[in-house]
Amino acid sequence: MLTQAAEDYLKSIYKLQEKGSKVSTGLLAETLNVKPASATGMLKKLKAMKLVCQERYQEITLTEAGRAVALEILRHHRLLELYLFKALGVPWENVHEEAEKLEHVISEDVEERIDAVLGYPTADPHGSPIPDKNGVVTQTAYIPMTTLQKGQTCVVAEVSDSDSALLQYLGELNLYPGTAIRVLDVAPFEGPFTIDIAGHAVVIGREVAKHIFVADVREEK
Amino acid sequence: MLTQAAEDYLKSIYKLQEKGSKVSTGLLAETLNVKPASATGMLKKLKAMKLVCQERYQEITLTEAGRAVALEILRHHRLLELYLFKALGVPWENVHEEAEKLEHVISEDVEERIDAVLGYPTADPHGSPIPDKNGVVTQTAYIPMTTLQKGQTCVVAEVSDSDSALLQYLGELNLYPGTAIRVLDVAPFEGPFTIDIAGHAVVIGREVAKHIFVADVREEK
DNA sequence: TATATAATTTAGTCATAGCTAAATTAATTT
DNA sequence: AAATTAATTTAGCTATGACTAAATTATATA
Repeated sequence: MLTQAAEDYLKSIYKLQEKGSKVSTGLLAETLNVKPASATGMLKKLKAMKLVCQERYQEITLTEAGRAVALEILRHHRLLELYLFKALGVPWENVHEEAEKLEHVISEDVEERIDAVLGYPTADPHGSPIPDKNGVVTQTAYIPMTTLQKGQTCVVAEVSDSDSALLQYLGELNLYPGTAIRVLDVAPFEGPFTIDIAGHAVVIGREVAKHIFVADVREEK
Repeated sequence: MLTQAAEDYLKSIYKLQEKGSKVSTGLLAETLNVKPASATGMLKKLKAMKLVCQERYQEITLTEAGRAVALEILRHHRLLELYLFKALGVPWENVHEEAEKLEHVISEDVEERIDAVLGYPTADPHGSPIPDKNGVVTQTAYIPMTTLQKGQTCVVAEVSDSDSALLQYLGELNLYPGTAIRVLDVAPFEGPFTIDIAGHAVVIGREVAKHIFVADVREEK
């Protein structure tokens, strides 16, 4: 069995390389709130276990086995997030932190029961895809909200889950994945968006909009 | 914050002394599947934290603070057992092991939500009392099944949760807390019990009966 | 009372996973 | 090409919580 720390390293490597980052020792250390020297130590162990590949001073990549572990943990994490949100009503800005602890101790049996109770979902509360039991992730390329034009309608598909204060704000606006919105106005010179959410006009700053991704974009009929 | 190991020691001390055992280093070590020397080491730390009292070579007791921690962990454990059983359908012979891992990572917020979903229950799936939020446990003295006489009816109140194979067997017989039974016969010379469970006659050995406790005993009308 | 046995404690070791400080390698400037 | 800066690695330290082996204390027996 892998340690919790090892699982966290693998998950972070996966998430960083999925985000398109060149995964370096320093970046990984920063992500995990650990000193680079500590990351070097763990990477050495993960390389010995054939879960990670890295040429001295070069980019870090996962082996097939490492990727499988990362996806399993990610599946635990996202299923737990959704379960906490839907079954227990935990505010979505808190589910990440809770799932972070639970993902390492949940059994496969309990996970399957959670999956079944939720009806075999494909996305977590932030819209991130949940890998299936075989480690297959269906990535969908959503559209950044920042590219929307006045008069377009769309549906919130995914929001970045890194900032819990931002999530709380979006939650208050009901900007959960699945919510339909309409762009009432886009202010010039990189200005804010005025959007309609269920009949209410709300002004969203560009910094916030950058963290929102949408789908089903169409011109207002 | 206490470590997981420290929490396990406190919980075990509480459970042993509740069972009426004189809690010694050796007994505690045996309970925790640890060598006596390791227990001595942890007890030293717990004494330094004023959670445990022990005169050299003497009996181990909990301080008020230590008892509070033990009861909080026990509350986590039993609420989780019941939740896994009722909300996720985990077989009751497995809930102990699952809860053993979860009890150390569950937040107070999630615990409260679980408590509410379950309707503020007072007993876990085996009938053991769940301490309340303030650490108050309502102990009920149930009657050992071994004292029952032919012709008596009663309701299963609690079963010992130490043996998962036994629990599985009792589950197959539907001998969960709350199940009404009637004693059809008690064989002489410390012999087995023949009981009626929902219309079916079942023979229960004395060794099994020792692990079952009942309430509402009355003579068959 | 002296001794054998059992229980407990002490002392020292190991693995995990973090840390700091120093050394090394790579990438940029000058 | 040499020197500076940045990134990475090595070396050695710390804490936790297990372990074994030896020493100590308590209890039971002869």
